Amino acid sequence: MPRLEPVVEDAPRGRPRDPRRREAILAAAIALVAEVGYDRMTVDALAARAGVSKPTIYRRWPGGKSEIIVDAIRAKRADGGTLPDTGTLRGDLIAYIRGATEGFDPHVAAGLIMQLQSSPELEALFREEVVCDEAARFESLLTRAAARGEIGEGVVTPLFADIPGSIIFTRSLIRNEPIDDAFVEELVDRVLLPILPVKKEQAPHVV
Amino acid sequence: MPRLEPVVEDAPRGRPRDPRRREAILAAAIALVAEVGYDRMTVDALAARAGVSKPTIYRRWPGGKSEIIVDAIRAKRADGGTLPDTGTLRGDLIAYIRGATEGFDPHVAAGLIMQLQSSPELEALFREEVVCDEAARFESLLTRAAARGEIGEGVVTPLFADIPGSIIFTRSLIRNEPIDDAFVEELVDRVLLPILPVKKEQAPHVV
Amino acid sequence: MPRLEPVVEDAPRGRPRDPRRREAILAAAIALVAEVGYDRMTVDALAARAGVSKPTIYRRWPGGKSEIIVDAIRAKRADGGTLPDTGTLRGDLIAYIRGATEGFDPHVAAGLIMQLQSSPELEALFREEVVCDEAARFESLLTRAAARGEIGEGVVTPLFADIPGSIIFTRSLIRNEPIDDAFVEELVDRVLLPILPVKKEQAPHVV
Amino acid sequence: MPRLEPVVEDAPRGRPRDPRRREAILAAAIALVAEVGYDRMTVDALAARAGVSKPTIYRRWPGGKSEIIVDAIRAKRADGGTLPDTGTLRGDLIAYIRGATEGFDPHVAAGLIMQLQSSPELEALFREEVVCDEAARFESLLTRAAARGEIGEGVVTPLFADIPGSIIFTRSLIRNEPIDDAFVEELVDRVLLPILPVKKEQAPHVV
DNA sequence: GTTTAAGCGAGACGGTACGTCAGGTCTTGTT
DNA sequence: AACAAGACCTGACGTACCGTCTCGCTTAAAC
Repeated sequence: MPRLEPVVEDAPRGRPRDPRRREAILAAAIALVAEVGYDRMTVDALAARAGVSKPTIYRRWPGGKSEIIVDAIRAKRADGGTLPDTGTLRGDLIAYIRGATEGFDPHVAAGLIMQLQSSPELEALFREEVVCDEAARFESLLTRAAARGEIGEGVVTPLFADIPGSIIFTRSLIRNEPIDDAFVEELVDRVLLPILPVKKEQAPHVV
Repeated sequence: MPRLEPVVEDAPRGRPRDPRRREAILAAAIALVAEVGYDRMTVDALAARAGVSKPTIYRRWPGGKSEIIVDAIRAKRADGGTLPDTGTLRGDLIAYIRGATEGFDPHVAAGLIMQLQSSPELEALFREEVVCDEAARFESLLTRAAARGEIGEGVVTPLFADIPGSIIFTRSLIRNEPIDDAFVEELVDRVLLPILPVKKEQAPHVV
Repeated sequence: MPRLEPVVEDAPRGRPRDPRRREAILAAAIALVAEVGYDRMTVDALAARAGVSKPTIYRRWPGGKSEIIVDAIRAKRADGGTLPDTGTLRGDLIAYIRGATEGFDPHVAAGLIMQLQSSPELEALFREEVVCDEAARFESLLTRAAARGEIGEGVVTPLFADIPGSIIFTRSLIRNEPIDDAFVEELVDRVLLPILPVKKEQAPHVV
Repeated sequence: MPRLEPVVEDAPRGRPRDPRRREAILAAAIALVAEVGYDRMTVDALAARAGVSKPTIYRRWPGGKSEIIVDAIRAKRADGGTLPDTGTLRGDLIAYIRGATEGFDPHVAAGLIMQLQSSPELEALFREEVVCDEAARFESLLTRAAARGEIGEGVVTPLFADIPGSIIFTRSLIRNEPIDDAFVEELVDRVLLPILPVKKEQAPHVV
């Protein structure tokens, strides 16, 4: 009679990895990059800040800094993903953009972007986990608005979903200006809403 | 009799700098960054590729890699800066975007962006020389269109001028997809023209 | 009712140590040092070779590598310690030197010597257990010869007892030449016997 | 007519190595090994002590510590190589041994010996430069004594030349006792002179 | 035509960080 | 409690790159 339950096929042997180490390292990584920038962050400093030794870092992220940052960003996105629901498309868009911009840090973003260029697998990972997910969230906002009759249907293309993120990147990384309420409202009222087939007049849009 | 006018007080004594060195270095810099990425480009490799010694590089760009890259981008923009004039706003926009995207390289752009985060003076320099200039070129396109009566006047804000560049950055650096004609036309027809107060119908814009 | 006599107060509780571990580790240590040299032998490799885990090693030899090697050498000397008795001093000396040189390995010896320099307690231990013991063995050889009337009495000083070992060290560690029969005979006939107050002519000793 | 003098065939290009660096490093190496022992000397400490950077060390001695020590010993022997001449063989021997023992340090010697075991080329180098040279010096002492009629001729074999060094090694590295005058005299009177075919009575040699 | 100041290639140099390796300790679960 | 496995900290390793410096040579303007 065969064994029916070989459930745990590979029993983890030896001392298990301390999960607190992981959290400490990722948090320290985000903090350090935000403070001094990606390329001025050293692994030694990261280890010291996280209260951890270098080998422990390289044991978990053999790829070094770049791997850590991508992982940290992913982990950060994991907590905090409720879709706003204000009742109107305009309110939803503003709330959505504010939410997505919350923990945004130019240093972190710039470091990430550069690493994406030199690691196809990193880039694929990031696109799947972050970009597509963000696009889906944006789309559900619009779908909900269409259900309410605010706009027509089927208007989301990759191009549309990229607009908010793109403009925020430029604003923050290149113009180095803050993402304040005035800017977000201008973005929504003068760019996003006008290019959607709005059924009811919502923003006056006087030039 | 005393010399009355030492007119050119900073008469260059000694051997003058060989201008060919500069070109060789800038070209090698662009090529190298495009090949291996900004942070994997070493100054030694740059010197070897340009057939030049390291002191020669640092004598001209004391700031090192970042300075060189900004200078290279600026130099590249210098040749090829005629404003397109196709007769219609749509044609101008497409031609303008195509032109600006010509020699665009993701590696170079990503490296530049990261350096901007950690050097305020570099960032100021770049904003003045490139961002503002580009905005001005974009504005003159619209002004011309307004003069032709295609659109209203005074519609250019920093936000508007940033849109094309922003979207192209995202497309290239994050989505890693090519900037082809179809994309440029979609960008113009579905985003740029709709948010301008177009007077005549130009693109059908059927959803 | 109180316990009156916990006679064996250090009753070994729990699982007793497996004696086979000790042998395996010592054997592996000697083999590894002989193969790659003392400082290139790693404890991990030692553990792997002995089929044992690192904590098992450190539980028994808290001092690490150096302690293990000294212990291994001592253990090796333990088996094989019968004094030769050939009837003549010359024969005894030759047999004694051959025996002492049996398992001699330059790597092991060199590693041991270096460790002795940086650990006084190790050095004391080794001197007591090995050096003095060897001197005693050498002395009893001479005492026996004196009883036979071959030589005078009271000729053994630390200096005398050190000579054979010293020369063998140099021969093996510095000159890197083998300790063969010809060499041992030359050592006995040209050095050891001449400096002892021999009563009967034994070795012709023609120069 | 051929050029008679192509003397400087390969002109040294670039900045020449600063010879003071070499001296500083070798001196620091000897000092450090003597202080803390070979295996506890770190390259970082060596660099700090010599006021030099690590790459400078590895540029000159790619083999690391072992190469440096051998080089240092060789350099040290270079200065201070006059043969003693006291008029008698006994005086010469004592002076010679004292001289050779002058800067002798157990730590340095032990480190060297261990390194010799794991680098055949190092070992060959050392044997040529030091061992053979020392043997030659010893031989010329005896040759001079033979010319004076103190001893017979042709008595030097590798074995003889090794005796003083061997015994000193053991005395210092294993017994850890000082090489004082009493010891040197005992060595000369009780070992070296007796095994040479002395013609005149020189040392009473009472047992 | 000298002089002379600078450009220039080569490469040593101090410094900083890298990613790795080994020693020795500690924490699991198992025997 | 011993044991195997392996995570962990510490500290040193040897290397890579940066930006500076010192050479000896070349070049062109100034004298």
